[in-house]
Amino acid sequence: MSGGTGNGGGISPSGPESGAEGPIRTILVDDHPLVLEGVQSCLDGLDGIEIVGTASDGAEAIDLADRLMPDIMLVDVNMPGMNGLDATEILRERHPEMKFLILSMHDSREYVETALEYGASGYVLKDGPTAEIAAAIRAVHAGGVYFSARVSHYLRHDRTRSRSTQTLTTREQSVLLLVAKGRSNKEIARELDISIRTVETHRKNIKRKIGHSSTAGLTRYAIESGILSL
Amino acid sequence: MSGGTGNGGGISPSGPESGAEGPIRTILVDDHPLVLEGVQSCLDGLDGIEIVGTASDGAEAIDLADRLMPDIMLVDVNMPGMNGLDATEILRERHPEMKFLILSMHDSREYVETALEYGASGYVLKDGPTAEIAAAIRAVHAGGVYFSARVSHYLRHDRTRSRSTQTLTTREQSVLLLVAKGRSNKEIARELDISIRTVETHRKNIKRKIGHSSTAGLTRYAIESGILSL
DNA sequence: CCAAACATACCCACTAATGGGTATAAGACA
DNA sequence: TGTCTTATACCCATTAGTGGGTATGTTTGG
Repeated sequence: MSGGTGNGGGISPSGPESGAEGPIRTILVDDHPLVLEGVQSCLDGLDGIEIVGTASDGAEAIDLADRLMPDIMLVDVNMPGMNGLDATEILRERHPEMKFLILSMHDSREYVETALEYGASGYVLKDGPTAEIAAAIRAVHAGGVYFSARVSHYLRHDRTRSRSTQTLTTREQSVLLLVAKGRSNKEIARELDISIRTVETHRKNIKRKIGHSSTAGLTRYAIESGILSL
Repeated sequence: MSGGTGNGGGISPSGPESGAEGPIRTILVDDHPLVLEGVQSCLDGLDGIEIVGTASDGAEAIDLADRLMPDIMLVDVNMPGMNGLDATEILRERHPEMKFLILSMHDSREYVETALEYGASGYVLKDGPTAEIAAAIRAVHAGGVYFSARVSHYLRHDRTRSRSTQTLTTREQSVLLLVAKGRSNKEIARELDISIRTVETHRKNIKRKIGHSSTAGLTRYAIESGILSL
């Protein structure tokens, strides 16, 4: 997948090269050290892109972005503590000129749509070619949007659609993922640092939205919707 | 997590340093270019470990390993085409001196146990500190085993369990299908005209054979093995 | 005949999960 | 201000499921 502007891969309107005086200052946010290493390795030495910092959760990302004022934040979604989307939303309000690119392994509609709703200008899958990340950074920096090919078809829908009752919230998706992984409510509560009663309530809310309450049904839904990959 | 021998992190019995004449020749197998980059970046320049090749699926891994005869294969599990475990099993039979280390984002018991059954000598989680990978490679090369802390507690089970007990009987498959469809044990008993106690016993037997007892795990297995199609 | 596999079924003790609700706090928006 | 959404948390009653076992009957193959 060659990726890049107009090449079937990403969606990225060609626009004027804006702010091309210096490198694109980029902050990486991911709780997986391997991914941080991988991205840094890919972007090292590339003309025009400079990694100015890395963070491993949302709160750290916010601190760093406030201080360093990057052009682009390359943000993972699921992280312990504050997740990437919440951090995106907060930073987007504080710094409207800052651009946010989601780097995720999740290719489901829900993840993509939620990212859009939180103000991301792009969504790149982790399992794509490494060159795609640079292309996405450049496209978003140039004022465009960038979506990996495998998720770009989700964009046929009206992008201003409000969160429908069928869309699981970020938290609900987190709970659903752990359910589908076989965790008990008790374990989920411990992992997310909430009460087991809260887990049960999230399950009820999930049931209301997708119609399944059995663990088998939830598991199937998680797989079907891409929240969990086999 | 400093990782390494006996440091609470991994489990790795100290043994004699075997074959220490040259670097530990390692092949990386992962369909995520970012992960390959990240691992290579971590291991580059490290004394004693040499990456001699990379592959992005099981078949490619087998070709490469047959040609290059590495000491260690660092293998992801879920990949398109032939998965990492099947490749591990095949290579382990062909080259008994070769060691296999699973690099995975999955921290569930099922994944760890299955990896053991396929002959892996270690299991490292992708979200751990990058230094852990080198530690794991060294431990396994030295004749030991290495498991990331978060999965090491799964090792209480008998590791010599053979895969031949894995085949489900017809009845067990019937029960499994209905479990995966979301039926309660009571409903399954009614549908199959048996006692609920019998259903429970079948579930126990299924658990013994495939290692899952949670409904989510059973559901996933049913989908993976084709008993239920989405 | 004996052993193994399979299907069936039971006991016990305990934990887990579901369905019916209720409630509060915070944030966003009209 | 009022409403909606989200996240959190609780109560109650009940059913469901798990892990430790034990056992019997039937069939098949050596």
